[in-house]
Amino acid sequence: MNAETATRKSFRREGEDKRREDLIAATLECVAERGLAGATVREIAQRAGVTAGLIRYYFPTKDELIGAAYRAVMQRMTVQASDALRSANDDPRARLYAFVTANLGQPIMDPHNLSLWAGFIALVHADPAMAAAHRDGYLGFRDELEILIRDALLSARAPAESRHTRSHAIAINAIIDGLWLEGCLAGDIFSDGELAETGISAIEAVLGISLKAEGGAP
Amino acid sequence: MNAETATRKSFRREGEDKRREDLIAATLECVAERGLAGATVREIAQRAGVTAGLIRYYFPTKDELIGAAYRAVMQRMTVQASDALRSANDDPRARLYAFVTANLGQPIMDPHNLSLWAGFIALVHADPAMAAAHRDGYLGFRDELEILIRDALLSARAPAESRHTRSHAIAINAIIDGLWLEGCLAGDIFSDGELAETGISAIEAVLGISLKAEGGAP
DNA sequence: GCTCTATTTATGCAAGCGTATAAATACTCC
DNA sequence: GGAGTATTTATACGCTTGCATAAATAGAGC
Repeated sequence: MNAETATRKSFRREGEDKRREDLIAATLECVAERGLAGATVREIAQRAGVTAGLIRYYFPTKDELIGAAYRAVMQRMTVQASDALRSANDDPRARLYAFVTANLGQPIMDPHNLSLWAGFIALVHADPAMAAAHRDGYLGFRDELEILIRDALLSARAPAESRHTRSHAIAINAIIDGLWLEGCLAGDIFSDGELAETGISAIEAVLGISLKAEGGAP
Repeated sequence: MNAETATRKSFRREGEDKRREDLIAATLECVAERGLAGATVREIAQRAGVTAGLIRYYFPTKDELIGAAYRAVMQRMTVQASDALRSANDDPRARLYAFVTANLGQPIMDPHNLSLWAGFIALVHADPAMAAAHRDGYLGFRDELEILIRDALLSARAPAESRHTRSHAIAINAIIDGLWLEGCLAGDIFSDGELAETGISAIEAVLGISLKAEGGAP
């Protein structure tokens, strides 16, 4: 009952990891909702339930927070795709099939993910650190894909020398990226699963093998 | 030699079209160089050689200028691709070939274009007008592609019903977009023309026809 | 329970933003 | 060549931004 009712906000001290995660999550929410421009330190802080000053305690500068958020997005998508692999780990062709359909369906193919990704990509050209982060993610993805492709080809008794698998990986990576883009941007003009089907068919054509049955090429 | 040396900047009155083009060009320079955040009205005006206030005379709000700039980028890329078509307008398969290689080479496959495109795409999700602008551009591109595909298939005496050409257009559009992306982001890790070649091969596989010679499928 | 420190709040600042508006001026038309 | 107008400059306002800093406090360790 003091005359000075200027009560300070009560708070809890959280572990460092937890706070960083919360701040990154809040950042992603902001970017997804109103674009990179909407991700101000004040907005992020409010969404994370803390005051703005705290951000600087965990991230020396806002750009570092943004960069951390970008890495988190990429990692999240990568993990989700790998999860799909772990669910169907028997036949190599089925594994490639699962990998592709996972990347072309929920929750990876989502407008929010695209907004985040595009916002960051726009910075890649200006920020070398961001560019390096991107390249690592891209090459990692392609390497994983190339292994899946090689195993699928071998399983179908098709030639799988590295000079073939490399260009196949480039092409199939493009198919996945391109369809992912189309789906994120205008998912409503495609029927359910249409893009995943289209992708599988195109990839089967490129590789010259079937991914659905064990029969291999007819 | 007046004591009041506060001389006003001298200026020329330009035609409305010229000014709008200049302002859009200046905007694109800013976005390409330092991202959307670097495209401030003051910076844009300076680069266009005018004062900031003038922007508002031609564009009621900054967002409208940004939107106009986005449409200009898309149109520029579309026109460049169409130019390639006009240079090789004999055989339908050669036309498709030319269209693909044009989109996967200079000047379309360029990091600047990607920065511009990505910066704008990040806004699509938040801004309905931008979303409409994008959808129009995308569907226009895909329609043009679908016609090229149909003609190429017919020329090779392959089935070309619309339900086939539609899904082919989706897949091939994805291949082009995906490879364009890869090239823009990391062009230096690919040899010259590698991506265009990869794209052509993948597209030939999807369509089941050859695009290089007149011989059709073997 | 007291102390000490890492964590958090609160406040302020300087810079830059988009926009508004009035004054100046280059060009057009008679 | 003089009047009128469309175009352009110049200036200022109100906001928001990222960042800095000092004061407060929650929770751990003795």
